[in-house]
Amino acid sequence: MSKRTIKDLLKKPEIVGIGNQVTVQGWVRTKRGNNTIAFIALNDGSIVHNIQIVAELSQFDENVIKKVTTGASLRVTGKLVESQGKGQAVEIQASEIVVLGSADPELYPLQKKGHSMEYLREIAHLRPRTNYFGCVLRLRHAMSYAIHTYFHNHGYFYMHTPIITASDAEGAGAMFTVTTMDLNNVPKNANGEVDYTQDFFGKHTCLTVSGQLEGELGALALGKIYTFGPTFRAENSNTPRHLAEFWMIEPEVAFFDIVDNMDMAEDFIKFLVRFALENNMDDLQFLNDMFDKELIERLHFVVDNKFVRLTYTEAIDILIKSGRKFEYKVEWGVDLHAEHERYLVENHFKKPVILTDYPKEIKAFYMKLNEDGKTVRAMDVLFPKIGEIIGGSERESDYEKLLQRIRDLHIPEKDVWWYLETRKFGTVPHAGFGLGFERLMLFVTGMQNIRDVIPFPRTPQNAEF
RNA sequence: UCCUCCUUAGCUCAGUUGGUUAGAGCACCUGACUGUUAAUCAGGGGGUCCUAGGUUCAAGUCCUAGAGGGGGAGCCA
Repeated sequence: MSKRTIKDLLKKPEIVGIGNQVTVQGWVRTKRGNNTIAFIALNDGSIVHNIQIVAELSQFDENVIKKVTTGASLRVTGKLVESQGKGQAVEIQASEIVVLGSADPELYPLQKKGHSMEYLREIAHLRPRTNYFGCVLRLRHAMSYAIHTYFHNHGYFYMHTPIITASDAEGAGAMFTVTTMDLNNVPKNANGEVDYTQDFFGKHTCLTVSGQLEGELGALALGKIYTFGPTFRAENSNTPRHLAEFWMIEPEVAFFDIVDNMDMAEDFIKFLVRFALENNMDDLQFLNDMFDKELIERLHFVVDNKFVRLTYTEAIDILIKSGRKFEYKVEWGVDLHAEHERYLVENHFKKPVILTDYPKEIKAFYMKLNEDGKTVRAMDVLFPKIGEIIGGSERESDYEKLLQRIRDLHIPEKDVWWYLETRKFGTVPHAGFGLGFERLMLFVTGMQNIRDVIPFPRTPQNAEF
């Protein structure tokens, strides 16, 4: 008697063989039938599809069948047979059904009909049992695996950068303080300020907003590294594209310039999307059929087409010449707003766009200054609907120029002395970028809201489950 | 944080210019049906109309405040 996943039975029935006994375990999605026969759709999470369990009611205790309701967990043993009905190739002719756990149909929050995304978020503890979220979780796994696979195959090393950090040098955003101090009785110094010398680390510490600066330290030793870990932003952002806790992938490569960086970013994203198309077609097909009729087409489009590359200056030119009335005025020097990026990606080019060489004033201190003295070698990868999916740059590798930028921006040198030393000792050109994992998931799943592609979303005023 | 929309049965939603007992589909319960495909058919139960005030003879409906949620914007990945 072999226990098998439903995926094995549906995809490789020859493993068991038609006519042979098999045991499956899972959760009931629906039960239909009449007073002589019942059809139970059983799902075990191994695949989006259910296996049909056929039960001749004369062979079963009425009280057992009565407990077979949507949400109940079962162990079913029976014969794997070719289905007499349409809609599935094989099914199980049940000889034994054990209800492992019942689910009171009056109380079970999930029904066989569709629910709204908003409602499912409120029951995130049961949301993994829905078809759609099963697809999301399987795809999250597939993309995580693909990320490690891509980097491993290209000679990168996975580096673990700290979650708790004392530096906010990047200025990437508001941070969450990490402390063990008694908040009802915070120690103060002579100036009346919080005395962090009495805190656990003896200084003010926060959750990381980026592993990049530490990642650079690794790249300037191992050549190619990447990080893939949780990242935290304390901004009061309430949008379908932001989370307070998310996962970020940050490759960093020595001897890479901005063009190498763009080539790698494009190749990397295309690899990931291709991986999903090749390994998770059942999940993608379900999401395509139920939520987003153009999903698969869009994924193919990204894999098959070169990303458009242009400079910030060229983009500004296109925006001005478009004659469009934008809410935010377009002129050289301003940061591009969502409406501008959307115009470029969705209206003008109609494909992913990589923008480079932004004015130094609107970008971070560590980006390499161009010869013009006005722009830096930044690159943003812009995707339809999602906007910025990747942000990166070639880094400033010249000690004097970097020091000057640090002083211009009034960044305390005592906080970044270690970062500066990488440019003092054996500096090399290098580049890297950050990819928001959940933004990638938005693109790959076609979901509309970032809260629907992470198991337990953390957003302002919400840390349930 | 700003703008805007929404909140009515377990779920999704309708509810007209304010008017008698607030509806539908699905779910649930009962029954019918020998292979169903979100099964079908018949019947039944199920409501703090988000909360608190207010206007009115009369409020699900109008006004004020609050709570929760969606969308857009900003910040960014």
